[in-house]
Formats: sequence, C-alpha cells, structure tokens
Amino acid sequence: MEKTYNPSAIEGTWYKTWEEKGYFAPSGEGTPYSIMIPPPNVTGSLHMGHAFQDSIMDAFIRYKRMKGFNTLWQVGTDHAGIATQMVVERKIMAEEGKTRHDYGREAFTDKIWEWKEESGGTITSQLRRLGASVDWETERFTMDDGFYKAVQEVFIRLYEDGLIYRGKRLVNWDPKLHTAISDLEVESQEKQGNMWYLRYPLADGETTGEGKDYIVVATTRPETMLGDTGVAVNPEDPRYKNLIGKDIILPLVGRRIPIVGDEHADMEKGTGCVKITPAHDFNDNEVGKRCGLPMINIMTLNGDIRDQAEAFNMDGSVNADIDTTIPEQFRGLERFEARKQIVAAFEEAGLLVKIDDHTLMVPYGDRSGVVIEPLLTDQWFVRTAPLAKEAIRAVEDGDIQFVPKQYENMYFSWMRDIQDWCISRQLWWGHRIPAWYDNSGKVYVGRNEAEVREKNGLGADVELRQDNDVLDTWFSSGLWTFGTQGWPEQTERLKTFHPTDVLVTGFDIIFFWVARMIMMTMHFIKDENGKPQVPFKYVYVTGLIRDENGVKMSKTKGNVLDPLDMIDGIDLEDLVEKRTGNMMQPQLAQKIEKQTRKTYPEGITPHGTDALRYTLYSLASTGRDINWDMKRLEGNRNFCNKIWNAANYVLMMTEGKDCGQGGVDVELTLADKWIISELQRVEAQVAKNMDDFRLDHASQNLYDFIWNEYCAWYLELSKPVLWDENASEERKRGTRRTLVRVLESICRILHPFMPYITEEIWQQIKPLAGVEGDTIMLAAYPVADESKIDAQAESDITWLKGFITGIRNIRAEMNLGPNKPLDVILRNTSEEDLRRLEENSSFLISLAKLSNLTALKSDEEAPMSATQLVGEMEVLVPMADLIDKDKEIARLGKEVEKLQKEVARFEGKLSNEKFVSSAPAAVIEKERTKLADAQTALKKMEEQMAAIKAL
RNA sequence: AGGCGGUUAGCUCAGUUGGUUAGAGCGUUACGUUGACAUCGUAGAGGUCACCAGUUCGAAUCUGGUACCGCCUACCA
Repeated sequence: MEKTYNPSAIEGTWYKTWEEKGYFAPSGEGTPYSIMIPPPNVTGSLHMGHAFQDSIMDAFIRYKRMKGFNTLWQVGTDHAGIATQMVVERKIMAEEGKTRHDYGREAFTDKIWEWKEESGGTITSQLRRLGASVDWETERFTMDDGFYKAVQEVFIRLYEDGLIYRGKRLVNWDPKLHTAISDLEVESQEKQGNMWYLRYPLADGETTGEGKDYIVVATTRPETMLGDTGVAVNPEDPRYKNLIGKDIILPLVGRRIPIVGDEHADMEKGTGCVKITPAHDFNDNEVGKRCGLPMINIMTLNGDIRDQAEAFNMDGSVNADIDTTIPEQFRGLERFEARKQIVAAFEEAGLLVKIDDHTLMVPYGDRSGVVIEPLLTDQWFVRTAPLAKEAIRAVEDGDIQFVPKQYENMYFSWMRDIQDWCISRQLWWGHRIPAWYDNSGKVYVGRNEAEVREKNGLGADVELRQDNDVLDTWFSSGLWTFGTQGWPEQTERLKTFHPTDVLVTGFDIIFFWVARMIMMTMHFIKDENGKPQVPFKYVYVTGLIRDENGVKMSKTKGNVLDPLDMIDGIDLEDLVEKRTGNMMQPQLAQKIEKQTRKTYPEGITPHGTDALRYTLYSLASTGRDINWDMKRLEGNRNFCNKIWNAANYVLMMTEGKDCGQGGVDVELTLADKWIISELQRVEAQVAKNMDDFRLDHASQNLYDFIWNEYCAWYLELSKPVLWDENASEERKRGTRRTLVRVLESICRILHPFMPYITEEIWQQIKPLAGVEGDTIMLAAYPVADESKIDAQAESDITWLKGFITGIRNIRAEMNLGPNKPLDVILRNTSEEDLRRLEENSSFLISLAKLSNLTALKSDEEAPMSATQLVGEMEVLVPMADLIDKDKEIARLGKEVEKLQKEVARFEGKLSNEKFVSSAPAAVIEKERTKLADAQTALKKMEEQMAAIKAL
C-alpha cells in the first residue's frame, strides 16, 4: 500500500473493474430489492442534489446486495422535452445560424438524436465517478423504442377509459417557447406593479345606487379589457345589485357587455366591481362559466394583440354573433406596449380614475423566464380526480410511506384539490400524441395510422393527419417504475422487481413526479388479485443542499458547487472561470468572482469520492435543507486518511506473519475480546439505522467505532502485545488475528458508504483474514453475533480507559511530559481492581508510560501524591519533587467544586418526597448510586486536598 | 391569509416512546514530531436547548401562546 492516502490513485481503477465484471447486475438469487433512479435530465450535469440522492441510493443498494438480495438499481435518463429542444436549437443557431424551422420537424429531431449520441452521456459518466452501482446493462432512455410503446399504450388506454380528453381551455401559455406548460412549471414572483382604476360607463342611462352613471373597475392588467365580456358585482351589494342584468358600454371598444351577479366579486375589496375577461384570466374563466359569458381571445401565441379577436362560447364553439373588431391603434402591439397604450387611451378619454402602486405575484415560466399568459388553446388533458383517489388511498393506508412522514401532508393537500393535467406540449421533441384528425376535425386515437383506419373503417380516400403535439415529459417519467421493466409486456423483470422498494428524491418534485407516478402505476399495474400495485413502498425525501451561507445554489448567484470539484479539486482560477464564464447576466460576474475568491482563496483541494459520500451521509438526517460545510468534508477526508493509516499499521504488523487463519490455537486478550464485542454492537446499530433510513446515525456509529475505539484504543492496546518479546505466540497470534479480522469486518460494514477505500484495503488484507472472494461488493455484510458481546470485557476496558485517562490528566495538569515514566501507587483497591491490575498491568504500564505500579496494602501509608479516582480506587502519582503543590491544590479544588455540585443535585432530587414516591424504582436506584459515587469521590478529594495543604 | 417545518456550543448538525451530568465534526486553548497517522496525538474551554406560560416528582423532548426564519398553497379583480 502507498504510504499516504491518495483517493485519486485508488478510485479510478476500481469502478472500471466492477463495471467490467458485471457486479452491478442483479444476481438472480435471493429476495428482490430494487430502486429506480430518478432519471436525470439528459442535458444535465451532476449537481449536489444528484450527488446526495445517488449516494444515498448507492448505500442502500450496496447494503442490500451484500446482504444477499437480488438487487436492481435501474438507471436511465429523461428526454426532457423543452430543455433538450432548447439546447439543440441554441447549438444549430450558434453553429449554422439556423432555426429548427429551417430544418423542419423530422430533420430537427434527427439532429437531437445526433446530439444525444454525442453529448447525452455527460451525466451518466459523472454518475460513475460517484461509484454508483447501477445496472448499466439495462440503462433506459424515456425516448427509446420500448418506452415509447409504454407511453403510447398508456395514452390509448386512458383515452379509452375516458380519462383523457381534448378541449379548448385556458392554459398557462409560454409566449416565448410557444407551448403550454403545467402549473408546476410556473414560478410566481413578487413584483412591484400598479393597480389601474378604470371607469366603465353604464348603458341606457342607468345609474348606480349612489346615482353615478358609471362604475369603476380595478385591474392589474388593463390590456385585457379588450377581451372583457362582462362586469361582475356581488349579488348582495346594495350599490350595484340593481344593475345586474343591465349593460355597460366597454370603453375604447364600444362593445355592450352585461353586468352579472357573482360571488367572486367581493364587496370589501377594491371597488366591488370586477371586469371579467374569461379568455385571459383563470378566475374570470370560472365566473364566465357560471354566468354564461362568452370568451374573447385578444392575443396571438406571441402574446401580442391580435388584429381581430376570436370569440368562443364556453363549450369552445365559435361565437359568430360578437363583433370581434379590435381598435386599429392597438392591433399587433406587444402585450406590455399594449398596456401602456390602453392606459393612455383611457386617460385621454377621461376614464382613468387613478393609478395605485401595487405589489403582486407575477407568473413566470421556469424555463423561458418570461411572463406566462393564460391563453385559450386546444389541449389534451388527463382527468386526474379518479386517479388521485387511489393514489391518496395508498398513502393513507400505508402502502406507500413517506420518510420523513410530514411530507405526506404536502402530498395529501395537493392531491385533494388536484387539477386536470394538461399533457400536450407544442414541441417537436417528445412522444408525439397518438391521435389523428380527419378533415372535419374528428379525432381518432390509436397506435398508428393504419390501426386507426382499420378500427374506424376509414378508407384510403379519407385524409388523416397526426396531432402535432407531444406529451409532457412528466407523462412519460410517470411510467418510469414499470416502463423501464418492459411493460406493457408482462416481463419477468417486471414481476421480479415491481413494486420497487424505495424512491429517493427531493421534496420539490413530489407533485411533478412522485404523485403522478403513483397515479399512473396504480391505474395500470395490478397484482395477481387485481389490486392496484404501488410503484414503491417508501419515498425517502431529501432536503436541498444550500451553500455555506444557507443560500440556494444557482448559476446566476454563482455559488454552485460541483461535486466533482470536491472529489478532484479545482484551483481558484478555474473555479472563478467556471462560475463566471458563459453567464446569462455577465454584469454579475465581478461580484461572483469577488465572492468566490473570498470563500475559496485556495480553490478546492481534492477530497475523493469516499469523503464526499461520507459527508453526504452524515448530513442526511430528517429531510430538511442542509447548509453545505466544506470543513465537514475535510473532516471526513481525514477520516479516510485515518482508516488508511490504520490499515497500514495492521499490514505492517500482520503481513507475512501467522494471523491464525488456519484455526490454530490463539489466546485472546482482554482488548481482543472487548473490540470484538464492540464490533457486534456497531454492526447492530448500523443495521438498525439502515432499516430506519438514518444514514447520518449509521455513519456516526461507524466513525465513532473506527476512530475512537478501534484506532484510538485497540491499535494502541495491540502494541504492548506485539512488541513484547516475552508474550506467547498464541497471544500474539490472537492479537494479529483480531487486528486483521476486525479491520476486515470494518471494511465490509463501511463499504456501502465508502466503496473505494474499503475495496482497496480489503483486497490487501483478505488473505491475512482468511477470507476469499473477488470483490468486497459481493462479500457478505457483517451481522452482529450476540454471543460475542462480552460485558465483562467491556467494563474492564472502561476501567482501563479511566485509569489511563486519569494518569494522562495528571500529566497534563502537572505539565509532566507524555514520556516521563511515572511511579504509580494505588490505594483503596477492591478485589475487582486487583484482578484487573493483575490481568492488564502490561497494558497500563505501556499506555500510561509507567515505570512502576504498586497497590498499597491497607495498613500502608502513601506518600504525598496527585490523585485521580477510578471508581473508588485512588490512582496516586507520588509528588516527590516533581509536582507543583499549588497546581495540584487548584486542580483538586476544581474537582471538589464539581463534585459538590453533583452531590447537591442528587441529594435535592432524592430528598424530594414526590420524586421518591412516584419515580420508577430503577430511576431512583440509579440516582442513589450516582449520589453515593459522588459522595465517595468528594470525600476522597477533600481528604487529599487537606493532606496536600497540610504539607 | 392558510398549512407545514425550523430555532440546541463560534460554525455545520445529531439528540429514537420525557429520567442527561445535552453530544459529534470543524473551529478554539495548552502541550507534544516515541517506530500507523501532524490529513496526527494528549488534556481542556465552550450551551439558563429562541422566549413565555402550563402539565409532571422530573421537560431540549409533551401542551398552549409569542417572536424570528424557511418552504408550500392560495389571494391580491
């Protein structure tokens, strides 16, 4: 082994070996265990969220694989409709100055496939760097042929079940990308805007209750007034209720529109009158439906004002009765320009009452960044209510459990008032909707044109054209758990690995993806009894990883940390370049550069995959957000280094020596029995914490055991045995065997968390430990053996540690160097103390650096000494000339003070009648013991102090 | 506005049915390069568990309220 730990030297080769040897594939034996990776966007690159989730999945997978399960970690990528289309559009624009329309649909999608072949593997290659043991052999892509089959089948069956319909409805329209998007792709942002108060004159000489011949409406979007088809007032409102059924002459347009009574108008808010634009506002659309108002669309797909409006009835049919003329001056205006012009026109006409400042939430497209427009378009929808019902039940009944549980609330609240899902997207990249239209606009759904013709008896003379739209990307990813396993065929894989065991994902896509997977899966996949099958039994929800200041990482803020940079390291200049190069808003570059130079003056040093993963586990607690801490990462790199050096020591002590592999006689020391016992405990703890999804606890258990017990104590305890020329061969052999066997077990327990370093060390030590196997990946995971738990050994070692620490304490307090050999005298020794002394004097002399160790007989006087207590036994270091009297008095004084406080506290507790009468006996007994111990210690310390003072 | 979550050492985080003398990593103080490891060792310091009230013999833990922070949903005509 190399002298120093160098992660890059060991991490490169092992992954390649594992992959080539096919260790990641399901074994085909044992109980099935499966996880489906949330398919990353094929255009994406690995970020901290991926690293976090994928590390967690890998720990579970490696753990179960070692436990002998038939383990599948399904890998794949998502075709990410809009994102991918945009990437390739930008590319052809940059390289050839062409748009996708220059290419045409077919050639453009070919171009995307070409891109995917060349560049679509970025994220999967990065996944390899993390050590992810996914089954590469069966990698899927949501646009591959098999997946398309599943998507098509689902669409057709839902259509046949009456759960998919087409309609002209208001949707969130992205005027830049020219597509509908779902509610979830809309981000509301708070903006400073205005509220315009507009005067609408009443027709036919009518007046309000207050005698005015007009009413005033307030709006944040005055440009939509061109499409107003009514004004709503509250039916109870005394000011206006007499006007219900009367008309208004819509200013600028001159259209006569009715005043309707509707609950939506709140008497308390604004003026109490609401302009109703059913084609451009979701609430107005509802009012329009209730009051029978028509819809007038005034915008183009760009969000510009149309030359002529379009009028529809609520059922989507064309309304030919309405004059759709738009005043000439507004035609073709961009929407925000139109707003200015309309307001100006109102002002000119004397109809602008006032303009208030107003803070409002404005919807933006999360991809395009432009303001989303509610727009009337023809779209396909999934009727979600019936699907949601089953999906809610599955979580209510515990068939699916969220970890942590509070996310179930979030899920329920969304599912309870779920809206129909708009699944059509006006894109070219994606699963094209399997629907055809004839010239009359009648729609036929089928697997292909031939099938449609045959099923519907359409001759060759009937012209058919396929729907131009594609399906929402989440429609296909909703089928991920079963679509990847060969459905609609009833494959062996599907039977074996579905339902999957656990889904690991972030809370931000519970609605986007998790809920939809549950709905889709439960509708299509049934068990042998016809009961809907869940896609997964647990949903493990992770929090967001934020930067060191708790700020969400984003490119525009320039605070993104690349997991690979933490693995490989990156120098400052490269990091600055990475964060400031290729920015959408170059004006931020300077600020980002400054901040980066301040936070990472030395860049980022390499830490290796194992340290990164371990840090992620140690922070993986309750699904809440995490503020990334680079220091913690360094701490874990040090932990790797510690393990490396411990292995180095073990090898030095065992290589080429008899380690008792052959079953020959060995003698186990107290230290051996103790560390073996502790090993069983940590094995049990880790097993429990893995079952409870508490990777932070599991990693803490291992850290404690390996560093604070195995390295800090056991390795030290092994030295006096192995360096003792007089020790028996059985004894040395026993120690060597324990050293190497425990290390070998440590490697196996740790492997799911730190795959690389454990494999590397394991390969070195397996022959010494008498273990066989090609890889630690497939070695058996250690299971705690109750019979090896040795309470006697544990308490003896606790005593031993107390003894040694006591001596070290005196050394530190008295400024005695660690190497000065000390004579130690023991007083007030019990039988037990003497036994322990007898058995462990060599450990004590060696670890505490003693020159002599003697127990005082009851009638012997001790010289003046510094004192430490181990239980009731007094450990005395004779003062002679080497102890500073004042210092010792001060030290004892501190002890006495502490003990006095303790005694007082316990006495207080025990003298409380109510405590004694109502607390459980065990608790009282415990308190009594504590009191007695504290009193004894106090007495001894006081005596000692008095003796020294009297000197 | 409603819902959920958070507030524990200087920083990042644990704390599992109330019995704790509240823990870890990093940082910090002092000392120390003896033969696994200075990416280290040894010994320390550091917290009235946001605040108030209640339940209880006993509260970081349970209940109610307050403050601040975060997220989600809705509204803002």
